[in-house]
Amino acid sequence: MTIYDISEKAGVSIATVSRVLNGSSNVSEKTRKKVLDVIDRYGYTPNAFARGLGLNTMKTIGIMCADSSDLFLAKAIYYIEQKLRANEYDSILSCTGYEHKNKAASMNLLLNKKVDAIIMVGSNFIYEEAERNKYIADAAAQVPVMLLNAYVDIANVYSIVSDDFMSMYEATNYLLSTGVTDPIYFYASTSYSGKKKLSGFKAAMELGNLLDSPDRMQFFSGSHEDIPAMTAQLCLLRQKGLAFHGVVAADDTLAIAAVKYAMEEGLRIPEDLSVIGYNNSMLTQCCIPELTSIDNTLEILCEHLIMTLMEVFNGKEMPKKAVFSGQLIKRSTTL
Amino acid sequence: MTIYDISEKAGVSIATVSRVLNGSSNVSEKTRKKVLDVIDRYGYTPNAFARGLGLNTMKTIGIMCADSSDLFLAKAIYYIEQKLRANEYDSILSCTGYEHKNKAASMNLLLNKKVDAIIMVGSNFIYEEAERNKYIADAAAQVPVMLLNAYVDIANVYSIVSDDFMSMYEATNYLLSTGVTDPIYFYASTSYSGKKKLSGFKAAMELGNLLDSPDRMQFFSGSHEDIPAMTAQLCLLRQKGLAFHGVVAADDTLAIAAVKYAMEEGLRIPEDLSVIGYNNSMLTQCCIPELTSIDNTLEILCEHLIMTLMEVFNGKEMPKKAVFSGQLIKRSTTL
DNA sequence: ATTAAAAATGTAAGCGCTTACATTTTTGCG
DNA sequence: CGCAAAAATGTAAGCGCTTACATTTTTAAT
Repeated sequence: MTIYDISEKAGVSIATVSRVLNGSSNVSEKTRKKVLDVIDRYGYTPNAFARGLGLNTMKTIGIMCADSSDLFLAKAIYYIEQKLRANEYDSILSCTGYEHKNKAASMNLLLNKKVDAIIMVGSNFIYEEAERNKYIADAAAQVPVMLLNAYVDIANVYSIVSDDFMSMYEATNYLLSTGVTDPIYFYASTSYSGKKKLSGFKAAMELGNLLDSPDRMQFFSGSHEDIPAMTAQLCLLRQKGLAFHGVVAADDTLAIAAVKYAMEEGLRIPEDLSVIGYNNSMLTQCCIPELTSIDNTLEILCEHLIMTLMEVFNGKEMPKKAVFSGQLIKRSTTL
Repeated sequence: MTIYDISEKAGVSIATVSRVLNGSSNVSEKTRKKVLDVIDRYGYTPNAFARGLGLNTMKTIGIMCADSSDLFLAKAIYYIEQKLRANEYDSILSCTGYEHKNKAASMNLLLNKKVDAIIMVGSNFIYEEAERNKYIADAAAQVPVMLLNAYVDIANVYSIVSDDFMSMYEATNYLLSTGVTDPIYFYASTSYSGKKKLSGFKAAMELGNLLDSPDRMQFFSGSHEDIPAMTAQLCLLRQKGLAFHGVVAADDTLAIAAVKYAMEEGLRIPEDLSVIGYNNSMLTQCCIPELTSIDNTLEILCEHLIMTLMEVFNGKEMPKKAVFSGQLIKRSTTL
């Protein structure tokens, strides 16, 4: 059933059918109804390819992320998909993995599908060395590129970020204010937002002259889901003689590992060990006591991201970067 | 840069260009190279819409799921996306939510985008009443429909399921074999696989004549992530006087709630309370002791699903239903 | 009633590709 | 070398839609 069939049955031209399909105002009420009736009776749906070919868009957005099953990224994707759909856009998903190799290739696949924009979820798409970010610039030359929780200064790329530096700074300060003087920072990512968080921690510690040992910044290099290994690393740290009564974690998963560490070592939380997580995920509810964490208002970020994108589509000039502050959710792993 | 530009610069016809692009064998090595060189130099990528219009496919699969941020569904989507990409297909994601309303509409949106198949992830797309599943039959009339962890007998729909009945039956039997005689079953979904699991539990209990009270089947009706509410429900159950020394949970999240319940009530695990979860997610690592759970070999299911789909595309006759058995992963919440 | 402007409708030319079919070139064998 | 078959290449007709432009119809002011 094509537009020709409909036009014939309705006794009008294909242009007229196309017009009622696209809600053009230049159609008399009478013919509009006539066409709609025919469509109704015979059940026509436009051919998306032909339409795409004519309009040069299929209202589809490419979403890139490292791992769609990561707790945080999955939530982000969920929100983004919702908001896109509300704006009548579909989303093509592409998971690139954490390895730094096939990002450009992934992006090209999306671009070849003629997506109208690309949304990069998470901060591990940005390289230190500017020239390696060329693939982003190349994409941005074709369609708007949106970054969630990452920033890079390239034309036609827009960033929506949470203020990770400030969040971590405040979280650390809060921990210090409860009397902890020797916390460690536990992190697993050195991406854009990873760096911001780390700086936040450092800034707070340096303020109090508390940063005595580089060991206080504990980097975990294992799998993002390997909680036992994370716990083991903390146990080892203690065995090596580093004393700490607080853990500031860059992710709730790492924080849960800290809670387990405490349980294994027989430490009371928060009396003997305070723990602060990040992302305020469901993991905060998984332990006793429940986890203090930082909520980065992800849904708001996503909402703003999509809103910005729609405005860009409308040709409106939009800020290249929007920063949203997070919120410390105090629960029971801190005093 | 279109195929015309390339053909002109290479001094051949557009048909020839198209042929080298599609790897047709009817091209001499010399001209193939010539065309490839030009493409290389000028950087041409085919227009996906025009291609789609000609071939009537864009190698895109629609994925439907209730909530892409659910731990289990997110993993499934991740695997599916991976395997699809390995087969040079892209995936369009559509999250429908758990409400039973706009599934058909969602499906039509995907169909209108001319996806080559639809994959429904999770079992809450199947209705009891056969006539409500008409929207699936309608879709299946157009493209193959794949169901992950659900089954319905409709032409052109293929099911890949884990043997939830047997898994739960064995899990329950195992629990009983450790000496627990009064477990409760804790569940939150009455979908296809939800029912299977419940039957598995019941079967094992009835075998031992242990199913004394309907209260032993505890349905949780709150949000899928509201662990505190789950915990509260168990506490309440105990206050109401129902004794239980084991919890068989239909999902790791519910199992975590049971672990928290034990901690709050001061019960030792597994001595005073045994807990078995389901899905073997990362949550099993989040508590101490670590959670005994059922692994439903999700990656294998997904692999098989995509394999089946590809065979269907190739016109091969495939079984309408493939069942994979799960595996009880014994950890420390059971004796 | 006349007529210019506005509204509705129709015509046809793309959009960039694939592919059946036609034509030309190459191959290999008598 | 001649010729038929095979291989390579070209021509052109779609695929189903949008839309600029042309044409017809309606509206409304004189």
